[in-house]
Amino acid sequence: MVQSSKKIQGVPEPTIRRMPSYLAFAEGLLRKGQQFVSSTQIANYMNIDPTQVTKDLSYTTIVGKTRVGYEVKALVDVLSEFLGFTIMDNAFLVGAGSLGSALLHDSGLSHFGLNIVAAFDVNSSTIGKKFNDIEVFHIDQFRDLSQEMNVVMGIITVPAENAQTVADLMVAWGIKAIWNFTPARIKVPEDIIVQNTTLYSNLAIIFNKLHNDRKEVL
Amino acid sequence: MVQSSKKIQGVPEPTIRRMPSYLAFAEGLLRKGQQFVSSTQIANYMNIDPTQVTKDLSYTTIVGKTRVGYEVKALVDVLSEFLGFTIMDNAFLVGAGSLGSALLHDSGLSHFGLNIVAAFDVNSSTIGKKFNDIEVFHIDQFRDLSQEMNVVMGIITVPAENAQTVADLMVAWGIKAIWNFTPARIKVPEDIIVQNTTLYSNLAIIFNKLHNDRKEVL
DNA sequence: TTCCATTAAAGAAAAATTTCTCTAATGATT
DNA sequence: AATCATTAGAGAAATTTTTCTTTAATGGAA
Repeated sequence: MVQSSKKIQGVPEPTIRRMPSYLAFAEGLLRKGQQFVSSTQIANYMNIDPTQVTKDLSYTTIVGKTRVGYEVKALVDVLSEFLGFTIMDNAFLVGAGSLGSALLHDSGLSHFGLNIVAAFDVNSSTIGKKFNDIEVFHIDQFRDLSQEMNVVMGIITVPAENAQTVADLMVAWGIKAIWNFTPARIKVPEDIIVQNTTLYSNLAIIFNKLHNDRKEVL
Repeated sequence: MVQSSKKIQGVPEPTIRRMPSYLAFAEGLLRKGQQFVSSTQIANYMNIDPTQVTKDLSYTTIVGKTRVGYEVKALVDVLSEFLGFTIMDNAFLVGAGSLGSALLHDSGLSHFGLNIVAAFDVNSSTIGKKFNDIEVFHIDQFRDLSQEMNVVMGIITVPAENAQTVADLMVAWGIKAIWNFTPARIKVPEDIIVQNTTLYSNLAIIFNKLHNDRKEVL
């Protein structure tokens, strides 16, 4: 079988997943005024192996000093830059329902390099409303607005059964990356980046552990 | 180094992550009236290897029929059950800010076995409000309400720097599992289940691919 | 009925990721 | 100044996860 999204020997995804936590930790230390942080200290905080930390950080440009560690300020800068949180990308969100409007409210996203410029829906009761200064338009206006604004990312927060339709629409109007919050798996051309984020998967993982513990206590 | 959360030879996490998508697919087929589905068909939908599907499903009780596949209805039932979506668990949410209130609005969660019974915050402007019929209390009332209600899960949606404080509080009042939406890593006793869900990690993965593509076009 | 194509399932092989081991460097202590 | 303890970093080993291979079963076509 042909692999659909071949990794071009990039940074391992688990590494990228850990980095925002390194960043959060470093930001905390910066606030506290700590100047240096060792890989051991970061590892303790993360509950992982110290060598994992140095390996992860070796993908960035930062270098640590023996017996001292990494400079906290530099770590914050390097990680923010590396994770793409310093570049602003414009995004459209489709599906201004419960989860969608939630994301619109989350001004945190704008601190991490994501600028949602408009939202779309088919539900007439939400169209015309504004969440956090982001207006909700009818999906039919998607085409016109795509051309006006420089939008690279599409966020899908519609019901799972409509995910593919929305994805097709996004691809048709030139979107480069899709952040899919539905459990549905969408089909798109090879060059489109897709990130599936299913909150319910995380829930399933918790339940699995929780309900297992109930059965076999050991 | 001692592994903090030793897996007791359970189901691989990547498997559990894929299952909600299998479920969504099966539910779609059920709506369309399809009776059987082959591992090949599921694999096509998921863009993964068919043997991955059979291996994943082998962790459940379902067995497929040669040359026919899995019964769709049974698949839906078995997966819902397996993922813990049929058992209702009560949860508290702490931090009714942008992301927190978003989750409160997401009635989807209740369809997946999670019942958020109350929310807490320190911000007086949100206290007393109701989102989706869930009331926001002052964090000081956490103790009293924990005892009244049978709450097994705590959801943390406060700013990263307050995550540990909230986690300590949850542990103190008998919560079994914590769903942590902050990039901060919290320290809890061994027997407490922690699931970290950092939206910004997913964002970082997209940016990584997106910005890399901009540089090295190949 | 007989054969064929398709399928689930089990086990082996490969790939990816994490952990372990070792080395060199250097700030702190004596 | 000399020694020691701690650290980053590189590479090897182990583990985990995915993919490949093989086998057995069986519904449908000839």
